[in-house]
Amino acid sequence: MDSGIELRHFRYVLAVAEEGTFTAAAARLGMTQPALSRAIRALEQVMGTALFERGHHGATLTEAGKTFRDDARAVDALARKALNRTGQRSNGPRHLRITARGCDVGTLETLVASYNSTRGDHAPARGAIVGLQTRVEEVHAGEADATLMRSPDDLSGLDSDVVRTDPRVALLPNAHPLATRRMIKRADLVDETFTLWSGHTPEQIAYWTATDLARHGWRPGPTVSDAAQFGACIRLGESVGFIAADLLPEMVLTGISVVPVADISVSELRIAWPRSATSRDIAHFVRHATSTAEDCPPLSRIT
Amino acid sequence: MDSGIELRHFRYVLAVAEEGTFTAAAARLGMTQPALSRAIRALEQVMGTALFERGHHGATLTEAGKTFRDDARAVDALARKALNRTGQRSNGPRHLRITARGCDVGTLETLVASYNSTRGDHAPARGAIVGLQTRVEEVHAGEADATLMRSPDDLSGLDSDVVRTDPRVALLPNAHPLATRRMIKRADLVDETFTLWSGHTPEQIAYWTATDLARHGWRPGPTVSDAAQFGACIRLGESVGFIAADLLPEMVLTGISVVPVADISVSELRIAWPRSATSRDIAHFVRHATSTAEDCPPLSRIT
DNA sequence: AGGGGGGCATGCCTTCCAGGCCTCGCCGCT
DNA sequence: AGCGGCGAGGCCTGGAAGGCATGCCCCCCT
Repeated sequence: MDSGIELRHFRYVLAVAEEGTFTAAAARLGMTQPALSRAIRALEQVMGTALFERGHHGATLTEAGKTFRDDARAVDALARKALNRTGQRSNGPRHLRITARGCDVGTLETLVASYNSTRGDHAPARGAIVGLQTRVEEVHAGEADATLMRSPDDLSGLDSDVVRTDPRVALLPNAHPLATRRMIKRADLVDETFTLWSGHTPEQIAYWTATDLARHGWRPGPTVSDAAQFGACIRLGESVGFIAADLLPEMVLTGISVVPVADISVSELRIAWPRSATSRDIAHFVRHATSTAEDCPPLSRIT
Repeated sequence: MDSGIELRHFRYVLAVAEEGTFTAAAARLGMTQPALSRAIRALEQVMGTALFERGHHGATLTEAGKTFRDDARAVDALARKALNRTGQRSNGPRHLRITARGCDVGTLETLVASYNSTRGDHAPARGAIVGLQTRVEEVHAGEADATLMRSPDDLSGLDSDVVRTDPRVALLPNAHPLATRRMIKRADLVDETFTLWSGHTPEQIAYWTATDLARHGWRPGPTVSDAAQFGACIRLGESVGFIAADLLPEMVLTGISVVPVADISVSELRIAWPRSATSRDIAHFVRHATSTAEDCPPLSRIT
């Protein structure tokens, strides 16, 4: 008797029973509340019995629901056992390979850790940090499932969502005339040399500032890919750098002044994944990222 | 860890294990062999282990497969128990409501019985004969899930498939001049009166014969809906009747001669169901009907 | 007392995947 | 050598599952 009921439904009941509300259960399951509601309704329909008493402060099991929950637990456990016993070799829990570039390590770590610690029946799929200097090409090549990156990187062929936005600040040698200003404007910088953060191009500077600094004599300096080098170049080269504020805590700022730029675009931290990605796991991770990252440590937030 | 594996997969493995071949298992499951093959492949993929050894004479379980089969049995049994224990009230096994009109009872019974006896994990859905004088309207009204009918009934709004074809024969009183012929032609009947079988109209006679007998003086007689009456009218009224050969065994043929008609269209026994029907159960029943009905008792087949 | 927020249900729309069909390749049997 | 049974692969479609937006209800909170 194929009633259309699948393992899924058993797990759904367990989640709702344990969470106490459909909404919370849905979140834990990595799905939306309406979808979950309907699935359980369908199950109840087939069984001809209500399993939950819906109140306005959540759902509680009916008598029938309680016995079903116990059965469901057994079914679920048994099914998992069956799958693991035979098959644990060759593919343990799959990993979502998360990479990053130009993102503070704190955010990344917190994000992955909170994802993994989610008591989630999703998370098939523990997140694993597999790189911090990832280039977009690696995502295309399938070496990573998702990557965190700062705005103007090449997103062609990728889908992406904004995880968080951080102010972009200017770094200046302490000796610089502007270093003591509490706030500067782009126009103040037209005569400067810039040290470019790894991966940044003159075009990106133009993009950020939404103006063509070069017209006014702007010229690029060296390009570095390391926070310490970045600081050193600025200090020694008497040049100016832009950086997203969240990266500041990871830098050595000796001899460097941080000055907010009033009219520069903010830096978007984006999570990107292959447009062809079919897996729902990635969608879950993205959702988690976008919905929780605001709570992640932006550390010294500059307003 | 939601691996995408569902109860379905467990049942599939059981079916293949028990049947010994994918093809047979697929039939039992009410699905096609390629679909089953793929489902099991996917399962093996997830588990990282082959469950079956594919030979050219079927599939046998590997060692891993054997332990998995045992687990699968347990999971399946437990799941069924969980669904039944709580929910057996209110909706026992649903019934496919099968009706018929102008079809010999033997065929119908055999069909439904063989469907029900199919050791099938489909058959959610035992067939039940709920009527033998069904009008198409009842199907439209949702009072029946499928119906067996003879060709020229109104099929608008229904999907249908041919279950079987039977020769259409002429019934004549023994005293009729043509009664001793071994075979007649439509043209021989242009001067006769016809007794119409229930539901038949003069237009249908024309349809069957693909000619306009009325032009030649043909005229309809009484219309009856009962096999015994049909026979009586023919005997007493000195008229002629057409009927599908499979119905002969259900008639009292005393005083009546059965004569094949060389150039009349055959009678198609069709199974019809609402075009909007969404259920796969109906599809299964239809498939079963069309694939096995040839083996059902056409009883006295006239060639 | 009224407004806001948390919680479930409903309607509509999109997506994606299970399954259907057809075909092929392979083998073994006659 | 031909044929028939069986499994696999390609392609396509329908339907189910899920997402999103919204509605309703009740409780709480100020």
